[in-house]
Amino acid sequence: MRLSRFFLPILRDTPKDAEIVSHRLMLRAGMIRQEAAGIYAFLPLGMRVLQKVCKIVREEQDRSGAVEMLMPTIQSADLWRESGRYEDYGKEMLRIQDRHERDMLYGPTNEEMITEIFRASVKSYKQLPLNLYHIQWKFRDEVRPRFGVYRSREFLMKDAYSFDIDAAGAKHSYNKMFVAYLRTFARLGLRSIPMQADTGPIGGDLSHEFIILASTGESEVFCHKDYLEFPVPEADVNFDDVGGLEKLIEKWTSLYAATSEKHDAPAFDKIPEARRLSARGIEVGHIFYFGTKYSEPMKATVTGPDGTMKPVHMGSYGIGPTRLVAAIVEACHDDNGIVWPEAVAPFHVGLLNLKQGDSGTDAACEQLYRDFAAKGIDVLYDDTDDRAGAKFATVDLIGLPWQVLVGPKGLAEGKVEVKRRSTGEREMLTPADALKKIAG
RNA sequence: CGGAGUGUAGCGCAGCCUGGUAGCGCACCUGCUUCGGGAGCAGGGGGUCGCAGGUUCGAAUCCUGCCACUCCGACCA
Repeated sequence: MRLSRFFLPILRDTPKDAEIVSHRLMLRAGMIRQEAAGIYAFLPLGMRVLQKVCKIVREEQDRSGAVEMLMPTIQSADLWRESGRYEDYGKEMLRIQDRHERDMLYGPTNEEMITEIFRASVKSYKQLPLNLYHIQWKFRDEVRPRFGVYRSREFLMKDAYSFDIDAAGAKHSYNKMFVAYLRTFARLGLRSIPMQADTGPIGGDLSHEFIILASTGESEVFCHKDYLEFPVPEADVNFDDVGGLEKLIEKWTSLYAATSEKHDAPAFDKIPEARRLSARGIEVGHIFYFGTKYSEPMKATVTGPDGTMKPVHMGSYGIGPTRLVAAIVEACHDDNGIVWPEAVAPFHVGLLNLKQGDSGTDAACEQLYRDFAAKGIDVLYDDTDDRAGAKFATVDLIGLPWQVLVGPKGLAEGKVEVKRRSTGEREMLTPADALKKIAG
């Protein structure tokens, strides 16, 4: 992509409403624009990151055996009257009426709808287990949206819903998602730590929040340092191995880990002091087993092996991709801007023509641009008339993992400069070597 | 929903108290000079001053109402 033909509205000044670093940087980098309180447009740079996040989320959901679908944003109020939540949900639910004055709502979540879809078609235990997921926009009319897309009213959400014949099956479904989440966040370049979470009125201990560590995170977290070194399950993990998965989850839940709300100071103090980690974190995922809370009132039953009808055991599993983009920025930035993990970077490399209009640099850039494209590398080619300094500042701000700086100075010796955004490391290489280093 | 604020050019702000031709910096356009870490000079474009009433010869400025947005708290992926 040539920057001259892209849409990258960089802001030099920080908008005053942006309080936290991810909000500031996302606005400055031209990733998002606020359209109303808690409602944001994703501009091209932001959309690229969002799509990469979704792609990884999707791949790991698929790997675990979940099946993608898409439910609508607008739902009928009748569905929510069945579960009793239409009255309970409160003002966070955006209620609307269509032209026939039928009560509708913009979905804040989808348990009711997925249960309706399930019960319409699934009648036998033989069709279980089943895990259906979708990635869709949701709306929760928060009293006070803030922090940009980190806590917005409209947000993208991956929701998976599992269906099993009994609690034991549901536990295995839960474990699958647990592993999928560990892998998802690791692939996004983040270290996530599963922490015991509140299960609300349902009770039980089957709920975990996945927290990533970031110095600017909003909640205080306490855990055993060993979590930072636990190996993340490999891509070839066998999701059908019930016992194997159970052991994995046991290990990942064996040590102390809690957010401040659930913090148990005496338990934390039992950890050897050198292994205690007290830090700040951001919640990026939440998994939950809720049994028959919806299947009973909504009559989502299947026939079991013994011929009797049983309500299915369900769980739901959320990841907020839009929040995740902000969380990644919180975790990955420095004074000059964003430092994208390679897996989600909007472009892999920024190619800077330091003297646009100079025949030598123009030709070298055009050649490199073609060479990167031929290797399938996403490159943003800054072919604008801006001065070198402005280009440096911009490419640092938008955080592309690699920078290739092409100027007359280097070219005089047949070299271009390759800079790694994350470390600041630079080296002078021939264009061919630069290509090899970055594209492999 | 309680408390506190702010609305003036794309962004950041001054002007308002004490009414009198709407300003500054950045960004944008033109030209010249520059050109490896957000250039300099000169010229230029862009505003129903959040909206609606009211007071006044005259309102960005004073009064009333409304709307939007932000911050603190409670709530939350």
